[in-house]
Amino acid sequence: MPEGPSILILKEAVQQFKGKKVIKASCNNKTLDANILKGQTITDFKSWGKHFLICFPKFTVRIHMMMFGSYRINQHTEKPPRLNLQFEDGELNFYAVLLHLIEEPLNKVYDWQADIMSDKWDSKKAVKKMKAIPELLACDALMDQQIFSGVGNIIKNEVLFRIKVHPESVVSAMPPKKVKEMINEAIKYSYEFLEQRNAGTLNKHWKAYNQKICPRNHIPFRKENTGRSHRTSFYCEECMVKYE
DNA sequence: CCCGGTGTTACAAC
DNA sequence: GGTTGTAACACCGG
Repeated sequence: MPEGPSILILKEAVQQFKGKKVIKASCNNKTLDANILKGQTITDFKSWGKHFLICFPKFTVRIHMMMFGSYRINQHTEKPPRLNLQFEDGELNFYAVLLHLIEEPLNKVYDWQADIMSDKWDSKKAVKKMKAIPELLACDALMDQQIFSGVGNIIKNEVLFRIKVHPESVVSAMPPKKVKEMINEAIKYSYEFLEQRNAGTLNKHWKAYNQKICPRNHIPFRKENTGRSHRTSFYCEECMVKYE
């Protein structure tokens, strides 16, 4: 479920509940007191990267799907939901998600210009943020939610392969044009991801993520844990340039 | 002793 | 057994 584009799909899917009043709510752990939601009207659904936001007049419920979060709309699974919201004419269930109550104004909490799928996205700001981190690696830059909010490990791998940049490249050693290309491809692929996920063809279009052979020159991909977070990168030593 | 940074571990579901 | 991801710790140096 969880990279940025999947959250947009979720946001789209729940629009029927916008403006609707929660008549009953429950949460099966202590991370959120669901009682406060009862009788509240949902003013909007928003997203910031991988964060899904249910907005109420005086607060917001933040939902993070982590790796295995799921949801059902007007349905439920056998397992008790982490969060259940009941409406006059439907219900919303979330499973294995992380919940958090935001009481501050969202504009204070979120830099909308850092959200790759927002129309407020600002490429120049991303360049600035990357320049401020010495020795920043390309794989870490893309995974940094303060810079590329919404990018996850799949998008990271696909972007780096498409622009032919080795994941452990030092961003400051990349030509400015290449850095711009990385940013542009992150946006472009994220929208492709969205289309392909909607079409049910996401993994058919993977060129690097989870792949064994480089489709450009047919030699085996390296599969290594890279960067500060040690997330898996699939890369080809022949066609992907390591800037350092 | 606290603070920020780093690194490890835990947890989620299938 | 591996992972579309963070959060919570422990630990360390200053």
